Amino acid sequence: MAQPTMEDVAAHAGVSRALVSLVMNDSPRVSDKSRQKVLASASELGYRPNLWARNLASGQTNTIGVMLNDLHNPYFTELAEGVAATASESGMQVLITSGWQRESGEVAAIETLLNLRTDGIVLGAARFSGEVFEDLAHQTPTVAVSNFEEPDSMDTVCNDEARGAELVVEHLTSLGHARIAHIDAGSAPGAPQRRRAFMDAMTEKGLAPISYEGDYREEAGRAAAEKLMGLREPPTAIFAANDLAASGVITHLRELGVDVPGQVSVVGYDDTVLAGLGVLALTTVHQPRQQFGSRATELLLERIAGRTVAKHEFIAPRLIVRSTTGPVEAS
Amino acid sequence: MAQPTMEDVAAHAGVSRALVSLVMNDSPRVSDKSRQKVLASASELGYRPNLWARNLASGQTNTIGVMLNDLHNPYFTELAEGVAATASESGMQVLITSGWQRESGEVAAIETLLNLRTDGIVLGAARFSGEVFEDLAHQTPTVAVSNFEEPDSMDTVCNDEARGAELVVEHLTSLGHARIAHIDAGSAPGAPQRRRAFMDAMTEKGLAPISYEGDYREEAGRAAAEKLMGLREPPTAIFAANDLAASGVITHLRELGVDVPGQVSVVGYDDTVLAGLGVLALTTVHQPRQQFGSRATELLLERIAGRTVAKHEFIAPRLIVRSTTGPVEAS
DNA sequence: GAGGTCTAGTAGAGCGCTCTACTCAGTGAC
DNA sequence: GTCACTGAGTAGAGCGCTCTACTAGACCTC
Repeated sequence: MAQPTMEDVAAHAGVSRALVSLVMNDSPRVSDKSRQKVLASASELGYRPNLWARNLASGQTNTIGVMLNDLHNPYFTELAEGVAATASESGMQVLITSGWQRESGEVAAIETLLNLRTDGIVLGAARFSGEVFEDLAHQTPTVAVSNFEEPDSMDTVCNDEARGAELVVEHLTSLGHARIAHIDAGSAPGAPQRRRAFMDAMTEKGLAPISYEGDYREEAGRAAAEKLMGLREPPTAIFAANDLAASGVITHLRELGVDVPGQVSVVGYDDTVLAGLGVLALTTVHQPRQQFGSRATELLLERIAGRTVAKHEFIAPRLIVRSTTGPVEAS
Repeated sequence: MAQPTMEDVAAHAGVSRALVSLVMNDSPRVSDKSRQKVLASASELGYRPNLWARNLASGQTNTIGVMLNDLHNPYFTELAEGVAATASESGMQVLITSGWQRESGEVAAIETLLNLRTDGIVLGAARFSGEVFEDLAHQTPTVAVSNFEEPDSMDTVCNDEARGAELVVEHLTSLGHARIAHIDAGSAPGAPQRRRAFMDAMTEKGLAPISYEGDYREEAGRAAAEKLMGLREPPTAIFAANDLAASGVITHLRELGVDVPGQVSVVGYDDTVLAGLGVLALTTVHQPRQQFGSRATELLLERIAGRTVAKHEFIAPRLIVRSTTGPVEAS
């Protein structure tokens, strides 16, 4: 089924191809009569503009590309939603590609976006090395949502990890907790910053921080809880690396018959769907993921408009108190 | 930064543009010497092919579009993963758009894909009416992953809802349960089929089915559990509309002090991340979502290759037994 | 009524590629 | 030596659009 072209529409309406183009682009230089005539012909023939031709001819795509590390992770998809919302306000299209958690996939996904000549790229926490990255940023306007160092060549938007950890420590100490343990996620994205902030916040309160290395998975929370509860003086509160790890902690505590939050308080991080679930009702740190996406897009639009100096922004998280934290046990 | 074109590469390598094109497309008609020379020039200039121009000229895009109703829902993203995997095996690109849960968004997303002239479209359970749909399918090869009726104009891949409900009933009756309640999701996608299959399976076993209308949210599970447990003869097993509703059921049962699975068994549907969580450990029906995506893509490739007769396939689900089901209480 | 301005529309080059049809050596058969 | 054939490369039209530069006529102005 050969699709009708602008030429066909023009012939059918008895006008020039250029006029059809003007109509399609909502130019004010067309009389109402011609406009109606052209639109009628277009819909009669079932014409739809060919974006490939349009973008080739105009040299601009009005499209921004989003590269997401992992589509499974709601973090990324909410981010994409923020991008889409802000982009569509400016009349931009959004095209999403994903690396499907493989580094080669990410590189391929980025290549595709570059070959498509999208006006700019939003990176959702990519995992490949800084070099590939820098290289990318020199080729097209780029904004990364992640906790990288702060490269000159691209903008970054990220969670204010320090503030998040502070909120947790403030909340727990105000409930009387002093022996607070943090399960960190080693060198995973965001984890080092979070640990450091936790350490600092604790020290500032005159408390001795307990830190235990884990990762972002449920199993890690379980294992850490086992270790921590085996200590001579087990913590009265556990601040997990993320919600998933927190759920592992809670599972283990329940198995041990330890009451949460009666005997031990637990805090997560991220505020994913899990946290809100009735069975968990987890106190956690909410990251405004959509806002990350929309702010990143605003920065990207600025870049596209010509800004060249890099900006690095932090967005403040919020503590969501649910039912896994409570006053320290009177004993 | 004006990007180099094929022309530039040709000039730099001292050959014709056509030869560069042949090299870029891995044609065997090029001598090794020329190939090396061209590739060297290309990488030196940082050349990258312009997809818009290429696709315009070649008249084919080697791209398949995926329209997902909702990027938040892991169901859809896993589906997309299946599509991506199968597509890349055939050297096809995948472009994802989403309707962000709004019908207008879906229409816009589909328009974009059509304007991009993707070779075909995979629909992830779109919500708009059959008409828009049929229309779409007449314009480009289309495969839908969902529980629609079975239109002539497009292929469909869907979960074998009947089999899923059967598996649940078999599992529960084999544990001795007879008073089994199903919380259905009204007229939501898949729900009517699931209810009917449940009814049939129960009747076939000579049991009286209990059905209660709810929806796919946690709150609905909670409310339904409250009602069901208030019956003169409460069920000994509850088959929820999905995992989320099942989690609501379990939350309420725990609040009531009802032991799961000691007193009441609970089964979910979907096998989302939730189900595998330690705090829930839900027995549920696994839908092979990735397989949906890859099978849909295979069908789409067949369509693109010229098949015109519609195919409608069902994919069998699997029961995953975890810790929320057990033998009926001896009483 | 000559000259200027505005409006509505057109002609046609060109965006960066692909692809068909062609050329031009070199090779081998007879 | 002629002819057919092959392998390597080129010329140039064309994909469906945009956009600049132009034109033709309507309308003013003095």
